[in-house]
Amino acid sequence: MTLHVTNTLTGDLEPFEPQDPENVLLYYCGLTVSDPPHLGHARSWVHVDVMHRWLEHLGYDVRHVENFTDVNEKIVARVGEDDLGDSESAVARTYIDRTISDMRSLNLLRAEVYPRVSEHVPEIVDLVETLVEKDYAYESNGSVYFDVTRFEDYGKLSNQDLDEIESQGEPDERSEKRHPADFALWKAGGVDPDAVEEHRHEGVSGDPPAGLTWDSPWGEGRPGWHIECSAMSMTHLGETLDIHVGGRDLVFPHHENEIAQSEAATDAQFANYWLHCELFQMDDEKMSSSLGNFVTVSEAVDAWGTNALRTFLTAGSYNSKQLYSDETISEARERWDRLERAYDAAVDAVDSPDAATKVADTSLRTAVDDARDAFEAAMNDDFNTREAQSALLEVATAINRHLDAAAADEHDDGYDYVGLRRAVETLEEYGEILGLAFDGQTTGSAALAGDVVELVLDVREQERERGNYERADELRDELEALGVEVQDTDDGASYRLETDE
RNA sequence: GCCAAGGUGGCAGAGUCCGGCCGAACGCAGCGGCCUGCAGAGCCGCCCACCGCCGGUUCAAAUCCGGCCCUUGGCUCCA
Repeated sequence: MTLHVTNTLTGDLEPFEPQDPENVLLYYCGLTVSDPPHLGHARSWVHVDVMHRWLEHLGYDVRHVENFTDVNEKIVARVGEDDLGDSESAVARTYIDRTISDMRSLNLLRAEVYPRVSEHVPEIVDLVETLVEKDYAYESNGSVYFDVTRFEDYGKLSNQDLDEIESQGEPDERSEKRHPADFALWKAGGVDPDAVEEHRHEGVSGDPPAGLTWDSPWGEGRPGWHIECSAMSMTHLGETLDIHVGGRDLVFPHHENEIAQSEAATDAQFANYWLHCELFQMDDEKMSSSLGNFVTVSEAVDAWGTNALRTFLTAGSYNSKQLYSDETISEARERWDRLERAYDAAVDAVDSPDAATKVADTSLRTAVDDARDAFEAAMNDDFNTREAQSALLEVATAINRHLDAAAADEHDDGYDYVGLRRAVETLEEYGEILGLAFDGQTTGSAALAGDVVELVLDVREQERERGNYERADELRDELEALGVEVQDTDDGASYRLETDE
């Protein structure tokens, strides 16, 4: 059973074979740091993170590069706003810091490098020069454009026909271009003040700042939008990537242009596998920075906790659209809660004196083995995280069943130590692939503030013994209000803290 | 207009590449039962889908082919 992935370039599900059988070169088209990251970004990050984890699980060394676009008129448009910073690079810096801290809160594996455009201008200039030398690009009024008609395969990713493509870029560029579809590799001068003005938020006054510029063989200017990814990925990962991941909304023109400029420059395939993350759907429109209908990552983490949020973000395949709504997110939380409760119960049972190595529950053990197989198969099938989740939930069901049967005292020989251990390990091991952490302090006895809760539960237990249920229920409600979920069982009350993290 | 993806139960969402095991997974919601002082959690059982529409291929189609309708994304910044 080998990993298969859907390649946008071919439209097919293909067996995954990296160039080097031991290494995977993974590039993720990162974000433009002009707004706080939102859940849509988080969805892509988490899916890329799961890919990264799964590839490592399969034994590959993953060289994962993820860029920050820190040169952009939208960033310039934020200068002076609130306390974001007083220059393009300061604003970018603020948002990069914020982004990295959001990434941490989502339990993402670190990429090997997070390159920035501003630090790769020499590489960009080199690349543009190469394209000019090879006659794939031409200079016009100090700007340089890529000549799409020179690149035979133009449109191969997005299936575009040159004649159908409308003009790209800002209006004033258009007269400088030979073909409407030609795109800027290098833009003369500073940021276009109109473009900056267009992106400024209401209430921000003053003259638009200048933004950064760099020297080049064509004079002072700024890099075009698409060239950065080519330059950065080639700098850090070489001419041919194994996997290039990005949002579906970037297929055209961004990724198409990346292919054109990269392959024209190197005569080598730019990326062997193009994977595209689908977008969030909210009430008939996508979630995006430009539409302003987004939930920021930090709000979401605060509201739902990392585990529930990751359960939500992996509740669909990376390449299918996902509905964002209060219902869908709380359903995900239910799933996570179910997993966690089963995990906690299994851990408690394994640690209890009633667990015995001589007890063997075959149905528990086969259910766990089946779930393991199902998880592996799901992940190998184009990173099908939803199926993977359901495999984990099958483990939860198997645990609960076994616990129930054992408690039913029909055969009072106790818990299947080996089977439960296996179940616990499975949840930990595969949960980790999805970035779900069961090691929280939410379990019974040893929990944070646990002693106090235990004390209250002791008091409550005494009230119950006296038949004073009203008071007992009050205590339970009060604990509930504090985020402590109480569960009465045959062995006394247990609890879990509802706040994740 | 052009390109791309998709339309599966009350919701959500797998399955469609390799047709039969799919009268359709997992979860949520709903119903009944067990357990419980009650509640929650859990367990057992059940209800709800002829898989957008029409036609075709086949012994057999949610899965293949053709047409149509609709939705979403892209063609302007965007994960």
